[in-house]
Amino acid sequence: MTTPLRADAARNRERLLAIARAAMTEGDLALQLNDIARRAKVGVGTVYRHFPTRRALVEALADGAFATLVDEARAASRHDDVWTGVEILLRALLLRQVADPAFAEVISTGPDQDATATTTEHREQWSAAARVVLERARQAGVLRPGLTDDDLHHLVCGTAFALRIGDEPTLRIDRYLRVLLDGIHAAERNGVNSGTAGLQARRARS
Amino acid sequence: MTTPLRADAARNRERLLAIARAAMTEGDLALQLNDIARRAKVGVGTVYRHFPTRRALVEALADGAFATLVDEARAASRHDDVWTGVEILLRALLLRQVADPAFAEVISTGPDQDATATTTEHREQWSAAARVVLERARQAGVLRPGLTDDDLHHLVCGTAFALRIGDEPTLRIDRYLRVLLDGIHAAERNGVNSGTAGLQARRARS
Amino acid sequence: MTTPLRADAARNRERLLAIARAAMTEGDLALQLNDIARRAKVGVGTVYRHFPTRRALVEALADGAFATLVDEARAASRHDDVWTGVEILLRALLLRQVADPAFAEVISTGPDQDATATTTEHREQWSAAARVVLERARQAGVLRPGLTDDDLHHLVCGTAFALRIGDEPTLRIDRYLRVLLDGIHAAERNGVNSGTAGLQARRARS
Amino acid sequence: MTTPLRADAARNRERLLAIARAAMTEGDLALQLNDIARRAKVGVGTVYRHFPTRRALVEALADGAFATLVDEARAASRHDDVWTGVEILLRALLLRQVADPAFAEVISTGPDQDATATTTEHREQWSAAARVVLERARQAGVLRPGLTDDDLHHLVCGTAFALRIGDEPTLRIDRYLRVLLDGIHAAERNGVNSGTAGLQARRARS
DNA sequence: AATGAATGAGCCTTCATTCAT
DNA sequence: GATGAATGAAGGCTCATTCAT
Repeated sequence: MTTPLRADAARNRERLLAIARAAMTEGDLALQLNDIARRAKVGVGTVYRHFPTRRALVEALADGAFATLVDEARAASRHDDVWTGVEILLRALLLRQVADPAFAEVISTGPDQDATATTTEHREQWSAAARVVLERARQAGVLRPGLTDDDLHHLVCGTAFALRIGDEPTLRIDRYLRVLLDGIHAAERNGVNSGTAGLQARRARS
Repeated sequence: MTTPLRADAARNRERLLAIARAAMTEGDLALQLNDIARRAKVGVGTVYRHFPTRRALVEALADGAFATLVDEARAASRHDDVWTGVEILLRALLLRQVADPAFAEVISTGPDQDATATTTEHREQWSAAARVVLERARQAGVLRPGLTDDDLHHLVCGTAFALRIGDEPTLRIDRYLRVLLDGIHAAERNGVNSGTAGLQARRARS
Repeated sequence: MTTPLRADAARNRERLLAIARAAMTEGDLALQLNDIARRAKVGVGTVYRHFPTRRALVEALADGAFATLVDEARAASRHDDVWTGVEILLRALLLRQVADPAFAEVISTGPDQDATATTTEHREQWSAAARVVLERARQAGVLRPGLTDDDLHHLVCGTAFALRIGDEPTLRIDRYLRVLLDGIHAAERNGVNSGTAGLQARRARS
Repeated sequence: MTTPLRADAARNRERLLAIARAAMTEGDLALQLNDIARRAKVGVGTVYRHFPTRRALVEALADGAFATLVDEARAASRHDDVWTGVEILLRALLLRQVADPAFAEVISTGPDQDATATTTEHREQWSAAARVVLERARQAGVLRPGLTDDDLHHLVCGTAFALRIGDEPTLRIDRYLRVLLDGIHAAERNGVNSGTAGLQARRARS
């Protein structure tokens, strides 16, 4: 009642984020701003002030997860074991997506658009940290050759998608991740059989 | 096929399908019936007569690809080499999705809802044929244990998704498919690093 | 197979009428021509050939009832007892409406529009016969003065409406008809109290 | 009344009601929300905000008449003369319908559906007040036996219908009302001709 | 005659966004 | 800043009617 306008606004912002997060978690991926306003018992105008577009709201929702991910990526880059670093990195990217649909949406989408400054920054920090991990893996020869950073990024997003389209995603995380990690690991495969030729090249047993 | 369509009706139907396919291929995944009508220079009613819902149209678009896929799956089941059968099977599933967004939508989606008879039938035939291939592979011990038919289905859809969210999907198909196939192959992995337990164990220490 | 075209058409016509009647009786008062065509497994065109407009169909449905009504009205005009004639006349008009929604629609509606020849004729015959009955009643002084033929017509339609808007119309027919007939009977009321002044004029007991 | 409407919103609401009332009075019983919006030179959304369904609009239009009717019914129940109370009650019910087509629609329709709270309340208040009047009349023996409250309700609605389907309804009100009131009055009828049995008996002979 | 495909006006409804209060 | 009423483009869908086959 004094003049804590900032506090007021901040409280509103958190309120909106909480409600939006709840909505998304409940599976309401449309996330209509009008709807959020109504649920939050706040005028639409207020929502628009804080989040001028649906995308802005989604990015705001994803911010926390994205920040955490950056930390995890940096931690991964400091890990002693190079391959374990890769595992930590990709597992983190996967887990964040499974846990947070807003983040999944942001990360599966190109950096284009009119992204938030924060999101752009996160994206760059994440790329940088990931680059370190993956480059080390390549140097060490533990990462299957021919896969770019983007490829790995896409593959993890694909794995998250694979989890989403089935029941009980969380129960399947480890299984699917294992498949991915083994798939991208530089194989002590008997040389011949990587690349496109795979279909006819046969390994030891058939 | 069901009812012998009148010549003009058949022509219209094909016209609509062609235009709808074009729209989807251009990336217009919304595929609004009104829009299709306008593009086809046809009354809305005509579109609704042929395809009472968006879903019906998408399924009609996917029909051809789905039929082909069933054939390919059956061919896979007849292949001499068991593992090659798996490769053919999954590669086919992936290729159809990359080539046809409508099919990708149908196949990534549960069988529920009020699906077309044709679609339902295709789905069953596909499942049956795939089951044969995968079961043989399990018997032969070439398929990584613990993966259900559904898991593999989801993983291929995830791979298709991974291709979609990057540039030039077609150029990356083989690379991503290789990763997947190696990931699901029963490994003569060198002990340490297989099994689900690996990562958690390591993380605990990190 | 010879060339019984007429027979063919006639059969179709009856078929359509039967189905339309069923539809109306089931409470589908919209009576959409497309719908009738579908139910009759006949092309829309066929329906339109026989009944160029919904109204034409409704009138055709009502024809039988209307013809019967004319007979009943003529019978009423021949009845020995003048007042009984009135009762028979109005009861018939009411019963036809309760039994046949199509007829109720036709009879509650002015003669205007582009009515069928048959309907117009029926309407005239009915009016003529009713006029006889009612005029006799007026001459005999048994009909409340001040009520025109049209008034009585409207009042019966109103009674039919009163039956329609409640449950179990048929069970209430006699009750409502009794009210109407007593209301229009020339009262051996004690003179004073007919006309608008009613509200304050009181009869014997209050 | 429920929520203190913003000045402009209230103005709009009244505007819409006025225009809708005009439309109905002109005989446009369809009362399409789009149409009202256009006539009012207002966005469709505005209409939908105030009246989410056609029914809501009709009920809003009827509110005033319904409230008045409740008052009139209560006044009727307080009248010294029992029969006069009945006359006042039914006359009021009839007049409101003739004056207001929206009210006529609401009152001729069952209480089911998703009615407005206000309407539901009015309906209950009206029923209660009417019950008092009619029960007193039954006790006093001035109301024809065998007629339920609903019967009387229906009969008045029927009378309103009878007025609607002819020209110059207002000029015929008293005439028709007189018929109804005499019809439902407990008759000191001269024996022969009262009771439901009368007509059938006679018809048997005809 | 019969058919039923095509037409398209037009109703219903939602929702992102603006802006007066 | 907050509010929420207003806006209206746009999509969904139905159905009376026409007309080529």
